[in-house]
This record gives sequence, C-alpha cells and structure tokens, in this order.
Amino acid sequence: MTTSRPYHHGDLRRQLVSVGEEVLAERGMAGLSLREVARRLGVSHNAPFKHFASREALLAAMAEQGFADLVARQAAAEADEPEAGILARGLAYVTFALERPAIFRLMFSGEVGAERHPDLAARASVSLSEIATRIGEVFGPENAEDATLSAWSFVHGLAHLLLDGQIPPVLRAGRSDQELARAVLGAMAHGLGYGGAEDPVA
Amino acid sequence: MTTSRPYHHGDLRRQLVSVGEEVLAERGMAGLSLREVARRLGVSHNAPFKHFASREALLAAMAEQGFADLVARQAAAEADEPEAGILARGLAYVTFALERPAIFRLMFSGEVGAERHPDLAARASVSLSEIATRIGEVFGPENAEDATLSAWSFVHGLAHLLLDGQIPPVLRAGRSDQELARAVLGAMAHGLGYGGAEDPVA
DNA sequence: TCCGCTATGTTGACAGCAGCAACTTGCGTT
DNA sequence: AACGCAAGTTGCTGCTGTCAACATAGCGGA
Repeated sequence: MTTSRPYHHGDLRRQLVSVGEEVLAERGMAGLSLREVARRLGVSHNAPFKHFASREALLAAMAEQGFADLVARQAAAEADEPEAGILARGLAYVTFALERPAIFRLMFSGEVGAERHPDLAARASVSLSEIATRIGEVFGPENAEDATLSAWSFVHGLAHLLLDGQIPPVLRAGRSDQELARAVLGAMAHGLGYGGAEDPVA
Repeated sequence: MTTSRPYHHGDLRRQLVSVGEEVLAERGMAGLSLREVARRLGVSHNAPFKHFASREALLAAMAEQGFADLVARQAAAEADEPEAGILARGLAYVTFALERPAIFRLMFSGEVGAERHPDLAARASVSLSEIATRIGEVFGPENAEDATLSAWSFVHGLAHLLLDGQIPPVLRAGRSDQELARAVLGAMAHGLGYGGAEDPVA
C-alpha cells in the first residue's frame, strides 16, 4: 500500500519551484539542473517538462514566486506612520535578500530574460511599482521621482553589497548585517529629504 | 604562408578573457561555453584548459579584469575638488555598469565563488576598498563608515536598477540613463550623510 | 649544433544535461 | 463502459565540461 508513488504526483509544479530554490541555494546557478530537481522529487528526468517548457521557464517561475513573496513580506512590514513604514519596508527588503539570497539574486540577475516570460515581467513590474509608489507616498509629490529612485537604489544596493559579503571590515565595524542595515537605512531616512522620524524603528 | 594558424597562439589567455566577455554579452551566462569561445578563436575545444583549470576559472579571470578596468576608470574620473571627485567617481561606476552590463553582473553575481579564486577575491577587495577609501575621504572621519556605506550602496543600487531596466516610466520621467544617474547622484551628494553640520557642495 | 624539457595545443573519450519523440497510465466526463 | 486528455515514463540526440594521451614548438644547456 503506502501509496508511496502515485503515478500522478498531484503537486509537482509547486514542488518543482520549491525544490528548485533548495537546489539553487545549495549548488548555485550552475548546479541547478532540471534532472537534479526531478531526482529529488522521485520523478523521471522529463516530468518537469510537463510543467515548464524549459529550464529557464522554471527559473522564471522561481523568480516570480520570489517577487510575490517580497511583496507579501513588505505588506506585512506595514506600520502606522508612513515614515516608520518606509523604513520598515526597506528593512524588509534587505531582510528578504539576506534570508533568500539565491532567489534574490535570481530575481535581479537578468539571466531569466523577462521579455521571454511575460508572467514574470508582469509580476516584477507590479511588485516594483508598488514599492516605488509606497516610497513616493512618503517623500511627497514634488521631486518625488528622484527621492523615490534614491531610496530604492539605496536599499537595493545595500542588499546586494550585504549578500555579496563585500563590505570591508573597516566599514562593518563589528556590526551584524541586520545592525548594519538598520544603521544605514536610518541614516538615509534622516538625511534624505524629510527631517523627522527620530529612530522610528524601535 | 600566411602563418594563419601558428601552432602556438601566443596570446590565447588574454583573448580567451576578451572573447569570453563578447560571448557573455551576446548569449548570456547560460550561453557562454568554453567550447564556443575556443571555436571563435579557431583553437581546439581543449585549448582553454591549458590556461584555465575550469570554466569557472575563466569567469573568475573575466571578473578580475572587470574589477581592474573599474578601478582604472574611476581613477581617470578623478577631479580637483574632492566633492566633485566623489560625484565623478559615482558616475564612472554607473557608466561602467551601463557600458559593460554582462561583466558588471558577473562581478557581483556571486556565481564565481571568490573563495575558490583568491586572485579574484584579492582584486575585488582592493578595488572596493579603494572606492570605500575615496568616499570616506570626502565624508570625513566621524561617522565615515555609515556615510561611506550609504554612498556606495546608493551608487551600486542605482547601477543595478538601471541596467535591469526596472525603473518605471513614472520615475524615469523621460530622462536617459545618464541623465537619471546625474540627477540622482547629485541629489544624494547634496542630501546624504554630512551629519547636518555644513553644506560642502557649493 | 643538437638534445631534450616544458608550455602550449590537439584528438579522443566519457558522463551529465536540455530538450524532442513516442509510449503509458489513470482520472474525469459523458 | 468507453474515451480523451493531462501527467509521467523510457529512450534518444547533440552539446557541454573535464580527463587522458599524444603532438609540436621554442628554449636552454651540453
């Protein structure tokens, strides 16, 4: 009995995405093969092709999931006052990158070819536009564009530098990634246009 | 005669790196194969292995060259007054990313495994420390760490967002990448991190 | 001058991968 | 009960990275 291997898996697509992230985290981009993912799920080497037309299509789905999760996480980080909210969102962005570095890299690696995967393009665009909108709300209408771009560049760059481990010890000054993010984002919020919000993140 | 195919190529290593960048730009990470590079150079499929122990080693060399070029470009962007210099360096950083997006991505993709390629790690570390130092010179000694990190994150993030083409039209407001970089970096230099004491930018 | 060493390149082989084709299974419909 | 389609399987092809054995050339010492 045990029904251990029903002929139809039933949830393969979702699991492919999930195990795909697992493999990607363990072995990196070069080590992520459809066959390895199939092996881990106990299905044949060609089963994935019934759900994804190509390896790249799986990558696109993984990135898409990443964007969805990023949006959800940012929404959860919402706060009462908008200034605190923007800071919390920035931290959430960085935290997401630090917790799921492989997916974060994939999302912005440019390897997926968004033009070939409209679903991914749409999801990414929505996700990023939302971020931009929220940032814009805080910085006000006049010159909102550049302030928004600034804040976004800032957070995005910080996330990349942190997960690349490329911050020299001198700058790190013994702080953890999270502490660093908190400090630097705080400095940004303080310096970048709007004066208030004394240490909004408790 | 023509000496078209001397048995010994004479300059293979350098050309592998150069053509490697070419292929990477054309076909992306997945499309970059040692065999393709060898083909373009008219050598056998195994010739590259006399210069690089693995595909990854070639990638490392390409990234290393990228860091070297980035440093050179930044040095060339030096200016008289330090404040103008820092801005010029930031622009140079972004310009490098926009001109050679494939290499820039490779340099920060984390796919190369710096721990396995000490030469790359050294070059990257030197390159980035130099950037940090120069930024630090401008922002002064007190709180230099966070201001430096801020500026660097900022430029790094802006570069990534620009070359990902992920900036919504609303924020772009019709400006070219270069114009955008100029505007945003200018805003940063004006607003960021000077501790609120003075306004060094005339 | 000649000999042989080493760096550089070549041919041949193997295993792993993406993707195509043809076959099988079994669930949902009628 | 019969059937059709979605989901899974086996088998194949061509490409890739990498290993091993062999070939060539230019160089330094005898």
